[in-house]
Amino acid sequence: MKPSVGIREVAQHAGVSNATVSNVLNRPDVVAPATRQRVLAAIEELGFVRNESARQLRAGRSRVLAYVVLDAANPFFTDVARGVEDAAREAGFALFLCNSASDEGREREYLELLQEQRVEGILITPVDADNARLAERGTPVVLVDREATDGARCSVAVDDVLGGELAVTHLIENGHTRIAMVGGPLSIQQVRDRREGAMRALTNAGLPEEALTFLDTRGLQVAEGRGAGERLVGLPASRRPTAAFCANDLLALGLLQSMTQQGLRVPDDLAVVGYDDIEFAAAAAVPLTSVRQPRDQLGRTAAQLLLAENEPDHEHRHVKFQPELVVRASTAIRR
Amino acid sequence: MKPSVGIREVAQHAGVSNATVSNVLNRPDVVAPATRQRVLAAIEELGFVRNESARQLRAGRSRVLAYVVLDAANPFFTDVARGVEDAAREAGFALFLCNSASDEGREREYLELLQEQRVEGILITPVDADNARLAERGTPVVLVDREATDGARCSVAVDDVLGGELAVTHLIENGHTRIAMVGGPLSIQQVRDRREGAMRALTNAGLPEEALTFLDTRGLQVAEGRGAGERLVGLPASRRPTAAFCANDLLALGLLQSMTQQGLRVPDDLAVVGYDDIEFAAAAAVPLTSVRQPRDQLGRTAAQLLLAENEPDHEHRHVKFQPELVVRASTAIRR
DNA sequence: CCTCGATGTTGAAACGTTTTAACACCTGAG
DNA sequence: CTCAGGTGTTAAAACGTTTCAACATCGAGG
Repeated sequence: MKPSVGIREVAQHAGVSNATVSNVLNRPDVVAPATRQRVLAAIEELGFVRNESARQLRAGRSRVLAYVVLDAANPFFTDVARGVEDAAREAGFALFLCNSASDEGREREYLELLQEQRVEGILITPVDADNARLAERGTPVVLVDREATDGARCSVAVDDVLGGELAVTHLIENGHTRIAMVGGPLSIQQVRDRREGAMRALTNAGLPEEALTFLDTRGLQVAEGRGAGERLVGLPASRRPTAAFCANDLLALGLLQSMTQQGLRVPDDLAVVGYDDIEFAAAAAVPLTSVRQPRDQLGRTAAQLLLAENEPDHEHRHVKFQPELVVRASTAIRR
Repeated sequence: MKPSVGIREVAQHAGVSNATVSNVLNRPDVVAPATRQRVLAAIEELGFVRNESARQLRAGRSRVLAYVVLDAANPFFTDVARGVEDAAREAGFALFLCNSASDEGREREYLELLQEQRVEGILITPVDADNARLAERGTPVVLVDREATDGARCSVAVDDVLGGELAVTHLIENGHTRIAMVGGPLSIQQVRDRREGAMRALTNAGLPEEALTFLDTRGLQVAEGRGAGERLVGLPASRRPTAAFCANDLLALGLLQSMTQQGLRVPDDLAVVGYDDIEFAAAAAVPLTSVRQPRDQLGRTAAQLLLAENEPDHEHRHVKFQPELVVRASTAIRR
């Protein structure tokens, strides 16, 4: 079935040595044009495909980066991935995407596999920050959308505390004094930070901590947002918040959907702020106010930091971007 | 920096031969419990990570599948990918996602790379059907969401002609006689098939071909949908369609957005049908009528076909699923 | 005519695993 | 006491590349 045509067969077929074939593949300029043509013809004719395992084994380096993503179904991450890929391609690397789907186990397995594959570097938005440490046996790792707490790796993040503050400050300015924050689980750093920002906004405005009701979710998907919506509506009217800050646009979209289904109006009955400003936020039933992150740039710089990692005297850097509030109909001023 | 700890060092450290270490790694049951413990301890202590390149080179097989996706930013594909991954994991394989981003060149590069990596199999939703043929030098390939025209590979598809027919028949039943179809480029098989289905619906209803205006787009992204919306509104009122069938939910969402911006109402001024029924379709400004495909199952069966590929007497199969129309507000009956 | 440098080509030694066949050892049956 | 059979372990040969030092060949400069 597979005659397994290797560099040897090509060499023989072209009447040269394997070394020459290898040279044609890797340093074409060093071999005489005539022989080069002959070798290329042989390659073509035999349908030779270089065995990357062997190459990598000998050469020691690979040509791929990997990005282990928290949730491939979240457009935010695919946008970041796009940035990563663009930067990677410019440097001659390919990108493999792995989806941990917020599962610690999967995440660990992928990290293990990628190290075994000896990929040139790993980008990761971790479920479990400790997992990322696993990879410290040689493969460079850069944290994406999360700040590295120790100085052991680079990271590219966005100021999530500030983001939360922006969102909730906006709601307070619009006159809301009972605000819900939807998100979870709290084991996710982003959720914690954004909540902290929300708290800070309250403090700044002189509101008590109780002004914020935290609605815990099991994840950051649309379905969880819908669930939160139902719980929210179930609250006694006197205690029910008039605005909600969601840790995520997916949650916000779910919440929105649930509101409409239950006959409540956004923003009149409930103002909603999302986070990430994914493309669908603007196309939602009620266009969503959201905290925008520089997704593309996040990805690009992450890739660049990763590629700089094996420069001689590399120092781990922590880049932090600023988020920005994009106001839309879902928080139009209350009448 | 990298002391490059290999199986040799582990063996030495544990006082056994490399063969035994290899056995611990691959056939733990064959080695005596005492030595196994010793070896495992050594592995742990030295932080040994198996070199997959070497393993693969010698063992001949890898443990990963790859899915080359047309557009990682389209939730439809990430949902399919989810199905693929679930099936792959059950069989003990990991999945690498590659994004061709509708670019023939990228697609070709990824296919080349994946073959060089000797992945166990490739799933692909191709930009260019010919590219998929490239991989015919040994690596099994399964087409996803596209029917293989020749008998050379397996494929898993959904009946796109039927889907188009369902959508447009629904519009006709709602009283529309001037219908736009938004999509492109026509080099994409899906777009052609869905248009053909639309045509068939016209014929079935005894409408002339001119009842369908084809609005060509350069891609299947939200932005293209917005562009089409502007062109649509630019048409003279007498010729302007009263309904639009989009090749894609992303296009439909873009179209929707553009309508709202330009002060037209959906479905009153323009009814809209999308395709794929992605999660965001239901959460859109006007909940979107859409043609649903069994995304998850599509992915699962594709992976299963791929894994069956190296069974002794394998025959290429072509599985075809049926789409289903989901009616929502964007095509509510006209008054 | 000899030497030198430049230009192409090559033989052979890696790279770090898996795998096969052989080997050592032990136990229990004869 | 021997032998068959089982149980663990191992030496050594792959796997298909890249790379390095060495080797031809040739034209030019002395």
